[in-house]
Amino acid sequence: MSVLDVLQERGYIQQMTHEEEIRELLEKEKITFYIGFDPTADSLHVGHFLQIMVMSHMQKAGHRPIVLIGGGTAMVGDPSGRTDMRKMLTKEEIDRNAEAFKKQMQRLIDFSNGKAIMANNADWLLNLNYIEFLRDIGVHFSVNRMLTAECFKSRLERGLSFLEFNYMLMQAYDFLELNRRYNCVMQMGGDDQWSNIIAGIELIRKKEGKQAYGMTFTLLTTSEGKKMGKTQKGAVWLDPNKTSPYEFYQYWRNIADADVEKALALLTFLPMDEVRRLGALKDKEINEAKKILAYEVTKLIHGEEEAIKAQKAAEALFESGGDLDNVPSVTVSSDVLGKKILDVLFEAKIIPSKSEGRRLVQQGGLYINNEKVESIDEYIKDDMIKDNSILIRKGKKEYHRLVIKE
RNA sequence: GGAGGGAUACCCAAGUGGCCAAAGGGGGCAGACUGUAAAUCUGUUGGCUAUCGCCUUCGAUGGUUCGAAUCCAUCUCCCUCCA
Repeated sequence: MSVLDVLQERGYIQQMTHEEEIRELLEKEKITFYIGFDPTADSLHVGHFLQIMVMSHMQKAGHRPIVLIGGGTAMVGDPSGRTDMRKMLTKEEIDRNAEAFKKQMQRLIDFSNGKAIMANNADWLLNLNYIEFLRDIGVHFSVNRMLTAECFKSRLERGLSFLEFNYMLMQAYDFLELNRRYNCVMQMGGDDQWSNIIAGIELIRKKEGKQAYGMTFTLLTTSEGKKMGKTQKGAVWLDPNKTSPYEFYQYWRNIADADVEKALALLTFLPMDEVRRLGALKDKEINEAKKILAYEVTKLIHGEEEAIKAQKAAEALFESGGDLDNVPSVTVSSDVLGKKILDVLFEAKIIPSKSEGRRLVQQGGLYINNEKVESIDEYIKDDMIKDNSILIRKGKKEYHRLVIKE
């Protein structure tokens, strides 16, 4: 079974430029391909995870991934946001973010001995000469054609700055540059990148007279059409300091029934037979599939040890077995005894304000050691402390363990 | 450069001198139901105190007024049309 079959079967692929040629190419040769990443945050999130999985599948089949960091493009900034202009990043920030990306990717991508390459388009974009660029690259682009591209159509109604319009040229140029430097012949990306990918392929054909290929992935969306990996609190991050392994595990544990199979196929390496079996489980049974999903995905991102911890914590809290040691905890000072519960929770940042805490209690949503807190005036009492800690439950499934400092 | 329109809470959006901490919807949170799911229903949704109440918030600054999201002036940003 070729990589392409694997990618297709698991549902990664949205569209390809030349299906038959790509199939042949991937089977006969070891190619170099690239995926671009914007270094605008200091961590990757679940949306990127899908792309990393694809790179991993490809690398396992012997192909060479290039992770292209958009350091040059990020330095231009992107004013497309309505209110807040995306802030322009300094070189130091970009480098730091790129380094963080690499660290997170290393669990799934092997960068040793040139098996994968990390490149930064700042290396060639920043020193471009405007006139030369217009003459060398600009001539090959027809504005008429660009305007018919799907990605610009909607923007024509909402407004499109010249700067944004140029992203297509820059991205096409990236592909050309990577083709020249590393013989990179394929670009992959989210489906929103389709037009830009095509532009790069055309540019390579015109400049180098060579054929290049493109492939886009399905957007990682839920059955409700929302982006998977987005919560009300923001993105689900791969960085354990931004989204703890426990929270990460819980995100997948709580996924909608309809999304289980898709997530298993795209975000784990479980064999497809197993994926289909798990996805077909009904009613309560599907919880088993969710546990496996949560465990597997957490393992891929945070390692086996963290995945086991997260799972144990979940069991302790929701299935009343095992110990509570692995439940995420907050350390509080030893003088909490006799203080108002709400004050303590506020200081521990478990509730954002005391008004919200009062509301929570009044609505019957706050529990200490699984006993409902009845009054907003309750104090921390001796018998609430067990094993030097207090178990707080906020709502149905948000748990915190207050560990008292010795 | 000229003409016009706009900026309201997490988002959309009403409000055009006191009854406005600000309608409605979405989202969020909590409760019921459940399977740590979905759907549904109910409550809630600036902060501080919880008892009356107090404080901060309607792009920014200043002004008019007993009283301003609402009126006036200046400024900033966004959009549309014309050049």
